[in-house]
Amino acid sequence: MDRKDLEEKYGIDLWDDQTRQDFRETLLAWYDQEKRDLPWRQTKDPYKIWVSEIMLQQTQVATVIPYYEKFIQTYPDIKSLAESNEDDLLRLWQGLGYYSRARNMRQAAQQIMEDYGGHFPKDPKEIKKLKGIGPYTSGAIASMAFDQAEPAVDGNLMRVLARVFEVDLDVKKSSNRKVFEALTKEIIDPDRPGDFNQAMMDLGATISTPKNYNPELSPIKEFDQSYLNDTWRRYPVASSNKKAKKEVYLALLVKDKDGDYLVEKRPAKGLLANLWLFPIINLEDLKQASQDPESWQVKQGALQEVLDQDQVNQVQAYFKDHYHLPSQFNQQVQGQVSHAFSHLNWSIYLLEGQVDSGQAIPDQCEWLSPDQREAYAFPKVQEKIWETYFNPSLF
DNA sequence: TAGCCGTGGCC
DNA sequence: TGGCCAAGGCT
Repeated sequence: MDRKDLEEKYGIDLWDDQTRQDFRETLLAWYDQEKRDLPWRQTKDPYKIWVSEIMLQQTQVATVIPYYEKFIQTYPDIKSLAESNEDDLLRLWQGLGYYSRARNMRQAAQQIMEDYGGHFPKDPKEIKKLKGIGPYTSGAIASMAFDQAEPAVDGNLMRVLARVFEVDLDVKKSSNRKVFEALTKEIIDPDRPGDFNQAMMDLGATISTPKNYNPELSPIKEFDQSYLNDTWRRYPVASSNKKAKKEVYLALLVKDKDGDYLVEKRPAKGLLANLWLFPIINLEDLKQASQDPESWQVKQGALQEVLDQDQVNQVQAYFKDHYHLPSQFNQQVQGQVSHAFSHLNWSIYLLEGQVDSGQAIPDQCEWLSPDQREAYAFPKVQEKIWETYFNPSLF
């Protein structure tokens, strides 16, 4: 995609050389005055910039900072990350979300050790080959760590550009990103590409925000076509999100005679991969196996607080099937937990059960002593279940 | 391509 | 409360 495409196919009015120069100067002067003081802005170490960029994916700056500091202390360089233990790494990442980011980073660090002699690659095409690094992160590292004039197009940058150039493309549609990349290439400052990208992002994060945007406050308003034409309320064009699917689960809090609880390491792929969770049953699975699916009907958004003996028998049969342990579950439901993922809404009912000690358990399971919780990487939903279980008032 | 993949904050 | 949003990438 070139200038001609941008102008003819997408109706974007590009700037002449002088305007482009003026824009760079205005934007970077603002950035030099107002840029946020962030830990990863103290360095040009590609490793540290990489760590920060991965953590910042779909995650707010304030959330990232403490995780970043701890990460750099624990894994100060590529080699230490490549040699890390995945369970340790996930424990450090616990609570940050999108856990595949951590596992991909570890794999990428090993790639760098093997394929690049432990030196972070400089070529954007090589950078993008690393696991977990896409077009945005590749451009961010190339421009910030290696001063290459590469676009780093994230949500901020698309929003800013959509407003400045009145771009009528859906910024939620990933295929449109290439248009914003081409546009960025046209205006990026070749002398300060990393600062240019970060200035655009800072502008999007602090002034050209999704909500409560006031173009009067923008340092680049005189370059902003939608401000000059008073069309800024139309931009950016963004399609709406899909609704999260509702799912209902039973969480099984299975205690042995020593007071330990059964926890299970989740599969290596999919939701919360390789993290630890109490055994959970999707209510749909239980319904399908049941002679009386109606008994599991969730009425007015809630399961009954006391199960009948037949339902308990079904749970025990399911548990025997999947975990090969004879068990005794209580009829009383111990509490209810709601947890929202980006694409799922879970409603979880807590059911307590007992098994005899000393029996063999499946490979991916362990007995968890309540005082050893810090030894495992747990997702938030597990913490919520735990808290609710020990605080019955929350039901 | 579109669905999957977490969590917290905001209104 | 529910929907949107936050320095995206993988499949």
